[in-house]
Amino acid sequence: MTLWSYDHKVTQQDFLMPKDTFFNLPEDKRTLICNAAIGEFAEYSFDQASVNRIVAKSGIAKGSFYQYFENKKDLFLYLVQLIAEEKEKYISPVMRNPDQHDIFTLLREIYLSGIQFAAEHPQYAEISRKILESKGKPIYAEIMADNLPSAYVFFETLLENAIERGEVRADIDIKMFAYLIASMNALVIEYYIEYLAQKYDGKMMETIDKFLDFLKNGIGEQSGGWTSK
Amino acid sequence: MTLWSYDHKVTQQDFLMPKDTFFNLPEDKRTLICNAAIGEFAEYSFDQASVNRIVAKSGIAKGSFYQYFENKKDLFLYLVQLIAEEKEKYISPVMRNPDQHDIFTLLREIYLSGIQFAAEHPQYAEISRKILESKGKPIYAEIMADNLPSAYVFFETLLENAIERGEVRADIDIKMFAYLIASMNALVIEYYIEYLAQKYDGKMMETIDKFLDFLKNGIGEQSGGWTSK
DNA sequence: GTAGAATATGACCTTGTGGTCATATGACCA
DNA sequence: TGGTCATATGACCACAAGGTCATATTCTAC
Repeated sequence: MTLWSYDHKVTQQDFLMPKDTFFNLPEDKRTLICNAAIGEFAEYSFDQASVNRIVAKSGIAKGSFYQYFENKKDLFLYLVQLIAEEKEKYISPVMRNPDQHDIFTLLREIYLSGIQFAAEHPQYAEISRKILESKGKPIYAEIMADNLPSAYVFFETLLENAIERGEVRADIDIKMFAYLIASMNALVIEYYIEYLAQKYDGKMMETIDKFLDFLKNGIGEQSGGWTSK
Repeated sequence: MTLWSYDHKVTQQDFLMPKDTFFNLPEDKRTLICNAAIGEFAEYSFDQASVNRIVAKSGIAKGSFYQYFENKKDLFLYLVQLIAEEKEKYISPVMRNPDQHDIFTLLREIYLSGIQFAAEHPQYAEISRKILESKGKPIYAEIMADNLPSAYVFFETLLENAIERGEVRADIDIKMFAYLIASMNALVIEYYIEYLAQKYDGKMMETIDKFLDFLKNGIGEQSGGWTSK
């Protein structure tokens, strides 16, 4: 399981981890630090997040911070791992048997779990979003090294299987739509969070179903009548 | 005309502008500075772009920089204005008479001009992209103040008119699809630039038409047969 | 009680930032 | 030649960043 794809790979122990000192801490102090850090990284990108602010919010000395973590990146990668583990819990039973359902059912579950996760953990979702948006920066590659394979490949496979089964038109550009569907996942979540509600409610299902209906049928009035060019 | 929407409003003189000293400069020196700055802002976000690097790349003294511009923001807003003016040139005749064409033709022109602009001015496009991705930061609001109305409202109007004419299903959520279409514009451009080519060629049209076909008809095998829920 | 290890601390270091300013340069005019 | 004014310059400033380290404190075991 990774942050953005939906396979079942078990996360391996990462190379960089908080020091023992951190795990020896009483739990409330550990969560205090984690919460301060989550708040910081939800508000600022990795580069712009400030260790000074984190220690100030945590009420610990700066020296202590570096007794717990090797550096800022160490803390960040640890949090990313925590978030990935939390997101794991949102994967529905349907997604665990992807071969037994059609692609629209699967996509529905994926989008659903994505929105639900974002609604219940807005800060986690915001951090995930900021990571995706940091494509090109060094930290992005480092995170993706721990979170492969990419979501794109996952969606490509999904589309290939769906075409074989006759659920999806065979003339689409698989690579392009894998890219679009993966990106639109983030888009729909953003839209939901920004414009509709902060919590998981009935409207959420409506939003997803509207979107899936669009994915399948488009927005054209006369389906099938219009062709490009 | 603004950076992301397609109305015909004429850009007003901005409050913050380079000083006279800058415009008194010989043209080659001015473009030298602009090119250095464009390169910097294409590589780094506004916050992370460095005046030190810009002056180093320009070969001018730091003091000189502040003889030309009030501050970093002054330079940046000036460049944004230049970019918007350049993008203006890509608006096709079709877009200048939006009432005489159906929505898919209009969208085709919009996406086309977007990709064409990005292909021919990758650095400008990258700067535009970075701006859109800086939602929430102070500089974003400042830019949008000069570039209203937002693209969302523009697409909402486009959809409303299309529904009235029977080109688009009347049961869609206009706000949601305005948001999606606006965002997907950026997505398609990103996909094209990242995976297909750097320059404007035949493949480009193909990409756009594939996407528009999807917009109208969806990716479902049997159009109209499947409904959500 | 005391030795010794683990942890807590904040002053301090280097580096880079946006921005300033006194001074130097050079062009134009009397 | 001397005076004036726009421009050019880089040393300098205050600040914040990530990170270090000698020292102080607390905990554990004998």
